[in-house]
Amino acid sequence: MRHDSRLSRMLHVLIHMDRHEGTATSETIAAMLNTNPVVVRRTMAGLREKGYVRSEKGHGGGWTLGRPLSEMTLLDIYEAVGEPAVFAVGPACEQPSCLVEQAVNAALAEAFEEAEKLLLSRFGKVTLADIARDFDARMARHPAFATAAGAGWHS
Amino acid sequence: MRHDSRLSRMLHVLIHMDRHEGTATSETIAAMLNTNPVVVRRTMAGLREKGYVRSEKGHGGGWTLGRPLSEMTLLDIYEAVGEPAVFAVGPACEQPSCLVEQAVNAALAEAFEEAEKLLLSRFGKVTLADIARDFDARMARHPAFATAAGAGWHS
DNA sequence: AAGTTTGTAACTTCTGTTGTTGCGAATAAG
DNA sequence: CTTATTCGCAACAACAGAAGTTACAAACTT
Repeated sequence: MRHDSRLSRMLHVLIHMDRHEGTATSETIAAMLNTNPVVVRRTMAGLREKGYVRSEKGHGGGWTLGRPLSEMTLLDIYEAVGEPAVFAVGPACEQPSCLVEQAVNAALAEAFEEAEKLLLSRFGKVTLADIARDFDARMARHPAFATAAGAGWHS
Repeated sequence: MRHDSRLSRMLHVLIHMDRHEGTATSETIAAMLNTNPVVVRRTMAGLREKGYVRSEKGHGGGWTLGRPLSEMTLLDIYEAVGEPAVFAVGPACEQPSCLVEQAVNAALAEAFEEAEKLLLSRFGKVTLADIARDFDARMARHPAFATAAGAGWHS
């Protein structure tokens, strides 16, 4: 099953925005993500509602960060993109009348809830600043990319 | 994103088969799952390869359990249906050249791997006999269903 | 030989993300 | 105030993967 890449994409964008001076247009961001400006606006609308980014229309407009990366966790962004379903596997029926199926669903639900709890709890502990620091470490190990990467927008 | 219900369905079928005397045809099973005999054969083919069920062609043929429920775990069945992707959320690109994206992917991968490890480890500890026991407990609490449920095939 | 049942390929349907087009609204520049 | 830029949003098309369907061959029972 093809997976949802919105969380991943938004993390990517936010860190770039932090390293980039001024505003970034949907077009610029779309080029970086290899996608379409409309998809960028659609996805970032959720982040704007929560105040993680701001948008300005017209000349010189575009997107800016609404708060520092140290004040955004993976969980925040996961929630801002609409809390998409975490699991690609699930029950055949939500409210089965069959008692066997009820027992199966209960066993699966228990396992999935535990895993989801762990995942989201971990998401809550990782800030975007942590990821940006890891990016810095990676750049230090790859000096060839340093100039281009440090300059701002790139894919 | 719509999820994969093969694991859930196979657990459902296997427990019914355990409580059912003799063989069950794909048609009977399909009726119970509200689906199609071909879908049943397709999905159960994986279980047959691992020996969890056997199939016989012709008159009086159909499906039978290949071993007791106490010797099948959720993990076994998960693997037998093809180890479908657990998560519906994931990276936009598997091998990104962008170092920011690499750092994002690494952070997400770490969290997802941990959650998947927990999930599968739990799957490995739950046998189908455990679920069947839970079914028995549910039936004891719902005496109205006891006759129909105990008789064998039902939805 | 006839009837039942699985095995499998090929195709369609369904659902949700992603991609695209088009146009309106807001803002800045000249 | 006119024009260029940029977001906002609705509507629709493309795509991917699971599920459903059709058709027919193969194997087995009686």
